[in-house]
Amino acid sequence: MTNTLSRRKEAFKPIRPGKVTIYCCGVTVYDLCHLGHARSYIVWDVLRRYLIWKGYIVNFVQNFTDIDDKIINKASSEKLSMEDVSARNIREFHQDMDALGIMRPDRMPRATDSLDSIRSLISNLQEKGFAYSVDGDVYFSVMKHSNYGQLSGRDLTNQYINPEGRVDKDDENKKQNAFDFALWKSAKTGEPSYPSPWGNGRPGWHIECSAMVLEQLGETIDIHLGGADLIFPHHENEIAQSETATGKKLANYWMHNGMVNVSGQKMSKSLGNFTTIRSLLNSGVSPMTLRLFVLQAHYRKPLDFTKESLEAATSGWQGLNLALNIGIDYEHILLWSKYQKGDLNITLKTNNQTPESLKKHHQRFIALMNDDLNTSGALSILFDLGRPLRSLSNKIKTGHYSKSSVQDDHSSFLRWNLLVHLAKVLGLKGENIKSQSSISSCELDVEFIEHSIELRKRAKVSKDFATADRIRNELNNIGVELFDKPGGITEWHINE
RNA sequence: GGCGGCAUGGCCAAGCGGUAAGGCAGAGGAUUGCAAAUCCUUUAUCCCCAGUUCGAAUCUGGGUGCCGCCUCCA
Repeated sequence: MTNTLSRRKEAFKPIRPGKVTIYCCGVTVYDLCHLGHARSYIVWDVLRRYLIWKGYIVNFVQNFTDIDDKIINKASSEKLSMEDVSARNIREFHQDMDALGIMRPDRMPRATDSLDSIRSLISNLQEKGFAYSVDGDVYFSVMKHSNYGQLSGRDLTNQYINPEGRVDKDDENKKQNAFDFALWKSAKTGEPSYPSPWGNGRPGWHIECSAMVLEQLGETIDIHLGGADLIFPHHENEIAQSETATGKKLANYWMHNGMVNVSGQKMSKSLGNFTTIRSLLNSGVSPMTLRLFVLQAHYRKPLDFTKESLEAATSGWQGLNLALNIGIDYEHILLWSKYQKGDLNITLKTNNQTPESLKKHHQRFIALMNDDLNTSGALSILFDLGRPLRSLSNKIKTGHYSKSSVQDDHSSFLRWNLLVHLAKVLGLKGENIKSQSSISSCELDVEFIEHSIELRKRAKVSKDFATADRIRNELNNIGVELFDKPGGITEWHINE
C-alpha cells in the first residue's frame, strides 16, 4: 500500500499479527453527503472488506464530528439545536452509506461523547509545554514540535501565511505563530459550550481525532485513513498532538483517497459543484453503479464525475449484474443448486477438476488487490469472469441453450461462484431488476395497455406490421415501451 | 512562492523495464417482421525533446499542460 508518510509503496505489516486497527476520518454532520464522501467511504470499505477476506481481524473506527461552526450556523438558520442538526444528519449519513452497501464501522464515536478524553489530552499537552492558553482559547505550539510537516512534506517557512485574508483575524492575534492551531475555543455568546479548565468552550477540530484514536484504539494504530485534502493541516496536526502527548508514533500507515472532480475541479460544498448521494440514488442511479463508478479508478487518482462517466458505469454495471444473477435468474434451467458450495478457496486450490483459468483469475485478483488496492484491475477480472456467463445467459434467453457436459456445467457453476465471491470482496452484489413494470402503473390504465398489446399481437400474427407498429408507437407516446421477447411474449415498461 | 500528484485509443481507465487489461461509445455480425434488449467480433505504441538500456508507456534530465494542498473540506 502507498503510505503517505513515506510516499512510497510498502508491504503491510500489522502491529499484532492477524489484527488490524484502522481509524478513518469521518464527516462533519451539517448536511447531506455528496459523491466525494461516497468515494472515500466506498474505497475504505473495500480496503476493510479485503483485509477481512484475507483473514485479518479488523477493528474499524470512524468518527462523527458533531461540534463545529457549520453545524452551529445550520442550527441557528433552521432554529434548531446543534444536537438536532447533528442527529438528523447522522441518520441521513447512515441511510446513504447503508444504501451504498458500506459496512458500518465497528465503532463510531462522536466528539460530544469524547469530551473527557479531549480535555485530558489538551491538559497533557499543556503540561508538556506544547500548548498555551489565551483568553479561554488554547493553542498548540507548532514550532515546538520538531517533526512538524513530516506527513505533508512541508517547511512552514515557505508556506503562505494568512492567504487572502481567509483566516479569522481575532484568532490570528492570539496565536504566537500563524500556524499554531486551536485545541480549545472559548464560546461566544449563544453558542453551545462545554465546561473546561480554560472556561466554557468547545474543542478545536483536530483534537477530537487524536483523542478518539487514543481512547478507542490505543497509542499507535496500523492504518489511518482519510481524503487527500485532510493531509494538511488536519492529519499533520493530529500527528503533532498525538505524538507529543504519547511519545509514540500515531499510525504506521497513512492512506489518502483522491478527490472527485467535476470538469477538472474538486467537488466541494464551497464551490457548489456537488451532487449529493441522495439525489443520485433518487434519480434512479443504482448504488452498485456508484460503487462501480468509484472502483473503476485507482483510489489515489482524481476521478472525474460527468454525465458520460456515470452513463458508462450504468451500462457497465448492467452487464456485470447480468452475469452475477445468472445462477438465480436461470436456476430453473441450470439447476446449479445441486452443486455443493463448499469453501471456494479450498476448491480452487485442491480440486484438480477446477479449470486452470479460474485459478488464474483468482490469483490475479489477489495480486492486483495486494498491489495498493488496484480495484480497476480487479474489476477487469470480474468482467472477464462474467463474459462467458453472459454468453450462456444469452443462449438461454434466445432458446439456444442445450445441456452441456457435466464437467462444463460444473465449471460454469464454479465460474459463477467465483465471480459472486470476488464481487462481494468489492462490495458488489447482484441486483434483481425484474418486475419493474408494476412500479408506477397505477397512473395508467393497465387494462387498456394489455388490450392494446393483444390487438398488436393479432396484427403481428396476420402480418399486418403497419398496425402493429402503430400500436407500439401510440403506447410509446403515452410513455409505455414494448419489448418483444422470444416465445411471443411482449413485456412493457413505463418510461420516465 | 512552497509541497504533492497527474498526462495511455472518441470517452473513462489499468500498467511499476520485456513488447499496450477492462469498461463505455462506435462499426460489423447473430437473433428479430421491424424495434429494444442480449450475445459474438473489432479499433492505440502511450504529451514533447534528449538520454540510460539488448529492450522504456514504464528509469533519468529538460520542457509543456492540468489538478490538489498551503482557510473549511472525503
